[in-house]
Amino acid sequence: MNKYRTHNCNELRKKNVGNKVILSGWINKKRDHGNLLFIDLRDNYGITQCIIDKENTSFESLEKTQLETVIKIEGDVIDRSKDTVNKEIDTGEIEVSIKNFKVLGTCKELPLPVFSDQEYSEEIRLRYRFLDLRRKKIHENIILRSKVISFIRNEMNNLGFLEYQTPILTSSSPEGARDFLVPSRLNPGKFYALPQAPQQFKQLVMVSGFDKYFQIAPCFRDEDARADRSPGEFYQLDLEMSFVEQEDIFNVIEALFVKTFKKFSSKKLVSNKFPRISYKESLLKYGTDKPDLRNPLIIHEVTEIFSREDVSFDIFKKLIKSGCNVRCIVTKNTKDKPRSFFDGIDKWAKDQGSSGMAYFTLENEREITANGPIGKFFSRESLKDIMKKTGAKVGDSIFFACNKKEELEKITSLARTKIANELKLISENTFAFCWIVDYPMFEKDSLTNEIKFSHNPFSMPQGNIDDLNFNEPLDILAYQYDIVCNGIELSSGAIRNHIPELMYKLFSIVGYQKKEVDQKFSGMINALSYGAPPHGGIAPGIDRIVMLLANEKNIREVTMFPMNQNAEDLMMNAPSVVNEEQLKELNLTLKIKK
RNA sequence: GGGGGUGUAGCUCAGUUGGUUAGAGCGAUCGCCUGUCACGCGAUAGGUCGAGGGUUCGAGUCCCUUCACUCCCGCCA
Repeated sequence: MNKYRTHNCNELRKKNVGNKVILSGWINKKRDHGNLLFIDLRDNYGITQCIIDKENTSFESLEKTQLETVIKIEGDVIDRSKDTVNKEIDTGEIEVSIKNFKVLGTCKELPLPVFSDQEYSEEIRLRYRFLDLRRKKIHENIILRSKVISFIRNEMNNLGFLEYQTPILTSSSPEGARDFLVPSRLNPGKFYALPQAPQQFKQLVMVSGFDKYFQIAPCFRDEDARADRSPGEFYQLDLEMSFVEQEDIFNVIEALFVKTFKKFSSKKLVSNKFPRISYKESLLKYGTDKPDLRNPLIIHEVTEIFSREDVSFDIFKKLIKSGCNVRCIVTKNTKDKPRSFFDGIDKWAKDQGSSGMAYFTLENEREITANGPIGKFFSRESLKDIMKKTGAKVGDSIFFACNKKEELEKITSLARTKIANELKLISENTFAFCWIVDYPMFEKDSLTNEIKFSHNPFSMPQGNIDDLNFNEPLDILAYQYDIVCNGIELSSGAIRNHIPELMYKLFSIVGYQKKEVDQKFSGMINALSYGAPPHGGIAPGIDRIVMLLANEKNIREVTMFPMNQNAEDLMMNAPSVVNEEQLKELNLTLKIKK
């Protein structure tokens, strides 16, 4: 028999009454009645109430034992009278009468209470992460994460994928995020880089003929953090398949996600088949390439209307002449909303740094009219035109914004969210997935005006390769796609370009000579020259999937030992200075700016 | 690199227009209490008001600088 426990703290039930048991765990809570002491003993599995009274010789020392001390108790399982049953816990029908106890691990005065619903500063949580992790909510989140990952592994196996490890110490890549570098002792002056993703390796796995690869892969990027983005490191469900088209990848992910999200959340999926939305359409209708489809509001392009002669809204007319567009958002049945609602949106838009949002409400007083600050500028005919273009009906209101395209997308996207929140149009109890497809291969850098890859340079361009018009690179679309859920980008993916000649061609458009491509991507290009299968894949972020399932807004809530915003581990004191010896061995000298 | 928020007891927070000795709950320590499950009651200890500088007769409160944490922009092919 194990000397620490016969049962865990969530195991004992009515049928165990009369058993002699041994339990070990943390003192979660004490309720001291002077001559009678209740102890909630907690372990990973749950809580068991233990009880001891003054008659027992251990009483006094147990009474003085700190919360969060680890103890072992021996005792008898006893029945609870009906009026003392605790329905909140699984073991609530019984309790353990303590015969004797032993301290297994003492506990100093706590820097933060473990048994409490209070919120604490991030600093103290991260410094004492091992205490923070004992708390119920985050403890359960971490267990959920584990279960989700093992479920995904299992499903991937079922779908015919095999898991392969790829190197952690690899070479620095010229494109993309900043690399974390690791100095090489054996090769003075040279550095390894930690992989930003196993992108090139998984393609090499395909070239090696393994057909279906996946990995729960750690990825390292030296970029600044956000609430939904860990600094430094995160995990992807990295996968790649040979001899596939875009739809084959979609089918795998849809099958996997539908199963996973149904299993681990009670929220409803809007549909099992995720809608495909082109990048262009998404920017127009939602102002972003990660639309929250729970939000029913849609953005309409209405520049034309403001150019009509019977519309006299001169401010917009002037802006349009200088290259601006007008887009609008229709809100259903808002004619009775107070003036403060409309002005609030306008003021909010101005606070966002835009020129605000003009609005009116459509009413029918013998004929169609537009009520609101800019209503008077519109003829009856122009209003009918607007209604036709936007689907707006009498009783609806319309918010207009006018700006240069990029600014316009930004503000209408934010406004779409803002207005929907104000009108409570977003259902918290659903997952709305979608695919964003048909990303452009290239884009123009807004600062330098140079052509650059808009996403992954290794993506396959769409269309017949022989017919591609390389003179109009901005028109070339790629088999490049994102999957988005509730406005959160879970992943990008692509069908890869496995044809070296085509790759040289595409790189030449952004100004790379063949030689440079050979140099910078030697491993890839070389491999693709020896019989590469058509292949493609995707890499959904594990942390964000778990965030959605756990209903958390911050990635630290689903990460066991996260770093803070400055990419420091306050508990382990990383990063830290190293001694001269270590530096010397690595042929490094430090030059630190003061 | 830039912008916003926060910083007062071990923890969570209050602190009025700048005005006497900076408070509460939880926790800690001590005492009382045999059916609690956020047990109850009483007492005690615990403070560089993040730090530095300034204005003022007087600063937790106003100003400047700085640090820490956090959210956002940039960045994240």
